[in-house]
Amino acid sequence: MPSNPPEMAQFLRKLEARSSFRPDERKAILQLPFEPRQVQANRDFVTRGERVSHSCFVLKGMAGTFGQNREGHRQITSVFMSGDMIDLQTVVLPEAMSNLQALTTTTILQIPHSDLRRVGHRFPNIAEAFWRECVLDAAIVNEWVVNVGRRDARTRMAHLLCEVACRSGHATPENAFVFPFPVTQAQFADMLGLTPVHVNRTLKGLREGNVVNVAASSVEIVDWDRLADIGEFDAAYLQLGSLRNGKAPRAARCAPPAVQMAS
Amino acid sequence: MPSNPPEMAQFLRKLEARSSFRPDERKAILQLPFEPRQVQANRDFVTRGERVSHSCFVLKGMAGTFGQNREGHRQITSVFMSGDMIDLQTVVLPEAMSNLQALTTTTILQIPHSDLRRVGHRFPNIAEAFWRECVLDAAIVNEWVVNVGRRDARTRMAHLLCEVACRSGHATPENAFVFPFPVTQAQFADMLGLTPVHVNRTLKGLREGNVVNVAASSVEIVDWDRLADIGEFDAAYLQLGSLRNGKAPRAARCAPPAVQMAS
DNA sequence: CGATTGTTTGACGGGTCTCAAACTAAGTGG
DNA sequence: CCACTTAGTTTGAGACCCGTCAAACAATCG
Repeated sequence: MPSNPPEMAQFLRKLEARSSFRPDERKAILQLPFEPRQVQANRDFVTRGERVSHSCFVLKGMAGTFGQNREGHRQITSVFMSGDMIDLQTVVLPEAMSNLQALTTTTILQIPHSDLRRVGHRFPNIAEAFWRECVLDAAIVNEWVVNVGRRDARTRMAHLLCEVACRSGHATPENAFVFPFPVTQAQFADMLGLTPVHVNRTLKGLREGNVVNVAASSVEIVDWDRLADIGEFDAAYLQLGSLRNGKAPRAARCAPPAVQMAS
Repeated sequence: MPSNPPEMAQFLRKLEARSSFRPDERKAILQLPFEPRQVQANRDFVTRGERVSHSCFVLKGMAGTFGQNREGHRQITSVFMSGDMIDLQTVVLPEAMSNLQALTTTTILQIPHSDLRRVGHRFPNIAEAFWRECVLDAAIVNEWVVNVGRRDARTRMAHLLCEVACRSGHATPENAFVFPFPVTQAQFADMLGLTPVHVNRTLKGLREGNVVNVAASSVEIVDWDRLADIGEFDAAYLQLGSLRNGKAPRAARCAPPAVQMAS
């Protein structure tokens, strides 16, 4: 089991967006061991009910959790992209509560629960950061319930695109930008609780309105302000760095938070 | 701030359904201070974005979190009943991520974050139990996404009724039973992402099928097996031990759907 | 007993699904 | 380099589930 810093640095950076650590805590995180693993697109790598002994960090690619109804129709309940920890919650609840699937060819790093527990016990502040990370993921799922429950297809789609743009860290103050989003329309439909056919039509509508261009593997935002307006998007629930500490503006005109990926 | 054991015993019992404690840990939980508070039906008692300094435990009644779209249509994203801790997550993320509302007249106990943190730091095992509780709540929200995203009104409603029956601890091995569910059809609609009118019609369908009778303040399950079948309900995600009220919740009637890979 | 809130029912319209087929892009083997 | 295959996208026509609007009915309460 190789223990190379550079990969865990990405994990640390993610955590530090919402938590702060002392030097020794940082070091402990950077020294976490991991096992890289490649998963092909559309392949499940964790099954519901399975007992897992490690958590998965997305190094590259995209993955998601999903449930399905009796007819086998899927509903993706959360997506994770490069830099996200997928199932930190299995540290305290090792039974997987839903299936995990790679949406595209994905490289994940498996970090043993035993090691996560160890640093958590040694540094309560780190355990708290882990807990916080789970809470933040839950906030996103909460928003998804509102999205599929109370917004029509167009609004719903715009909202999700805004979320992904912000989370991927590619949203910029400029009005137009491009970011990778390598999912098929069928997968997109499963995130939105729609059929692929209707996703296609709705995408067409947004494209013809010169709002956004969703291609096979990337999204071109043509008019961010309109997209955020259509999607009724308020990034507060993402708790991204820039608007932390109090005064989250209520009707925050959905400006994309300038996420500074110190790269 | 009174510090009387009997109320916290309910909290402890809830935690012990999924975590186990040493005697001194139990004692620390039982001695948590709290401030009782009564909230009228349909009253918000926490607003999104607000910074809170305590977590809310439901002693009696029913409460929920909700979001809303631009037109003001609500989507309830989770419900909490007697014995549930509503927002334990604010311990690590004090900014409320969604509004909290009492669905009926509700008595809550406010437990200061400072005290929750204190016992969490002193007993890492308790902190872990808190974390686990948040994870379990998140699992329920996950299931709600599937529910509103991929199930039709009838199925969706049956599923939610099953969930509430199990969580409230009133589900029994018998086929028929009654449990309190004091919500209006409009509130029920907001949980399901439907309109009140359609909720009414769907309830009628279930009633005429001799499956379940939903009255103003309670639900009479006529045929649990059919209800669970209609709702495609599998209680696994609730992670209820067999410890709840001394009675095992009804075993899942539907086998988890077969997972099929995209072929 | 009137006022208010919640439930029930009907008629109608629309957003989304289903089914089906054509089209495009990408990969595979000859 | 070309048939062939396969996965994904696009478009159309029709059906249906659910939403909207409206009004009557029932229950609760001061």
